[in-house]
Amino acid sequence: MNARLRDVAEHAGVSVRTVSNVVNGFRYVAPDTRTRVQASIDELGYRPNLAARTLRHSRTGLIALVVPEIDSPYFAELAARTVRIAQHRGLTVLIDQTDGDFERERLLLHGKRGQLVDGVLFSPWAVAPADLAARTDTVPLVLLGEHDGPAPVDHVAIDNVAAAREATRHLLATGRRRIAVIGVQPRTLNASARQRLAGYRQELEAFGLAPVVDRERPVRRLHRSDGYQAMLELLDSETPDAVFCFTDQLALGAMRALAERGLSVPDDVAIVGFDDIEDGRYSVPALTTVSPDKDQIASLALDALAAQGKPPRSIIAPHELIVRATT
Amino acid sequence: MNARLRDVAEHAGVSVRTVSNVVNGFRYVAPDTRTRVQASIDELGYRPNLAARTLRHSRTGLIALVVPEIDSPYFAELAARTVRIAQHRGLTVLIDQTDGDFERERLLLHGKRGQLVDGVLFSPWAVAPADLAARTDTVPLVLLGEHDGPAPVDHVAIDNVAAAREATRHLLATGRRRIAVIGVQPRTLNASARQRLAGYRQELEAFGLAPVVDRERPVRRLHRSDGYQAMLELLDSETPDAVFCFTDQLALGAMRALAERGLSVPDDVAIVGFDDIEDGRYSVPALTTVSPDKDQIASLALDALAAQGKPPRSIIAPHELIVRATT
DNA sequence: AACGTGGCATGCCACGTTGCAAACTCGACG
DNA sequence: CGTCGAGTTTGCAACGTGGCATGCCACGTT
Repeated sequence: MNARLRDVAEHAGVSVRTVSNVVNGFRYVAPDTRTRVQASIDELGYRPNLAARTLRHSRTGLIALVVPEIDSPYFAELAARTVRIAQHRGLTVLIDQTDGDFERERLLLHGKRGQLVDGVLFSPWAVAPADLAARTDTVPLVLLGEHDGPAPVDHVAIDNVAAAREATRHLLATGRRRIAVIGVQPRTLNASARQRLAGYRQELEAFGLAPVVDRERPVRRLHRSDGYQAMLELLDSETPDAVFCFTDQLALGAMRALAERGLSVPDDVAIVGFDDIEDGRYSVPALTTVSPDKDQIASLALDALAAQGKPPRSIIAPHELIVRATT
Repeated sequence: MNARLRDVAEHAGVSVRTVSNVVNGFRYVAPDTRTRVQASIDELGYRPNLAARTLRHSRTGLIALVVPEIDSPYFAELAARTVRIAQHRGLTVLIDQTDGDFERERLLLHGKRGQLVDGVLFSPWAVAPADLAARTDTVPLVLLGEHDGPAPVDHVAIDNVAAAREATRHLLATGRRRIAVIGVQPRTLNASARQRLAGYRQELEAFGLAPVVDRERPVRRLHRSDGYQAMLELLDSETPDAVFCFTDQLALGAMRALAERGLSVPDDVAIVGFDDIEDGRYSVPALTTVSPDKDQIASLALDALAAQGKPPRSIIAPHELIVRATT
């Protein structure tokens, strides 16, 4: 067992309270008392017991980051930034991975984490606004990423419709006309995908083009393999001259399919991705993509957690289209 | 404030202890008492206070995973597996990110986490065995990855020397003779890099080739940009016919440099990486690599944490060479 | 009628910490 | 010389939980 305040107190010949005062830097402690107590602390290797502190303060300094999969590059990069910024603010991040499983998401929403965390940053995959509204847990919650419908919680996201329009506009501006998309979600649940699709359609229509159903390819998940598969299917019907992929991972998978079929990017087919993950910067050719400001997202989300109690807000983080070599 | 055992007790008209018995599934609780208490629990939305439980049991169910950067794909994939396996075992993982900073690593080793975690999985970058030996903290610790010198802690790693020899042997077997490496660490600290270099040299010598100093390229970190840079430098002196990169990220950076210089992989230059990250499976061409069994690493490390108290062991996880299209 | 037994419920306490308020010391001031 | 107050130290209680031991009751046995 580790040394407790009491052990230190006995060792230094003072009261428990005085040791506590030293540990917490209380002002009115005589210099030599402080020195003596500190010596005992060092000698006994005393470390404050965080459980006891937490019990006293009902505050843990922990926040949970809930994501479908931490090894998906977008979430990994977001997690890295969240952890870093949280560290600066004296918070520690605990990772919960749902694998996109509805039941696991629901459990976490409804307080599986108990009093363990001071707040939850939640990147939903399967749960719907209705599930959020039914929440009884009182731990502050901030949603990461798009969601629609009126959910009574803060959420931080970029403007997906605008971003998708910019991506599509860029493809149109470079002369492409047969523009496909990869990343439509079969279930209507994923709001980000829906908004990106909406933006794409809006921009096509604004340009005077009618959407072609066959060019809007669904995927099950957002992995490279899904993009690869969808691209192959797309090529089987008609070869588009551009593909707007709803994530960079899908785009990288699609590019591999194109390479295997001997098609050149961007000469035969232009590609735009979404997320600006590190891999896209080093792919050959380098990927044009919509870049959400991940530092801002993490930072704004932590702000929102800290500011809870106020009426829920929708917070828009900045994004930008980064043109590289695939368009 | 959330409901406490006492609130539930009052609401149900029983003692606090009885509620506790219900919550913990104690045998001797009358069925209708149990029902009544459960109803009160549901109505009040009672959740056990983990801090209090922890204080009582001196066990948190948390373990820390300490890595240089969580968004480096290898660590992201390792973290994903660790989190998943830990969940199965009733543990929650908390991520600490050191950015490879010596001071941050030292702090974590010496108990910054206090009594918050039941164990630490530590993937060191900057700290040396001596720092480990000087550790006073009593929280169980398991090192992930190579380290040499006698450190009095468990560690889990693959056989880096053997793996590097296999990679080199494979390149030799495909007829390559001017084999360079990228990933040597300028400081002698990183043991993995040192062992991979040793394996490479051993295999060359066993084949009757003398190592060429100029072909052993150092890097500062293990990012794509480092591999890119190192490859460019390598091309400025002499074009090797193969490069063994100490991580897949370095390899992907190197491949980008080769593409820019108009060199073909694998025709002009063969590439072998190390880590088997997802990106390498979808790069064009797909990357030949040494694949450490990450599930085994995570699983063995958690076993080792659970089994602490016994004399420290070196645990070897399996690996295999996966031949794809870059060789 | 006394006794034993098994089922069930409860009170007390400790886990390690800190807030609160009181108590004590000592020099300065009227 | 008494009083005041700043500086310093302390004891007590409480945060929410669960281990322990004990108490109580109904029922069956001797």
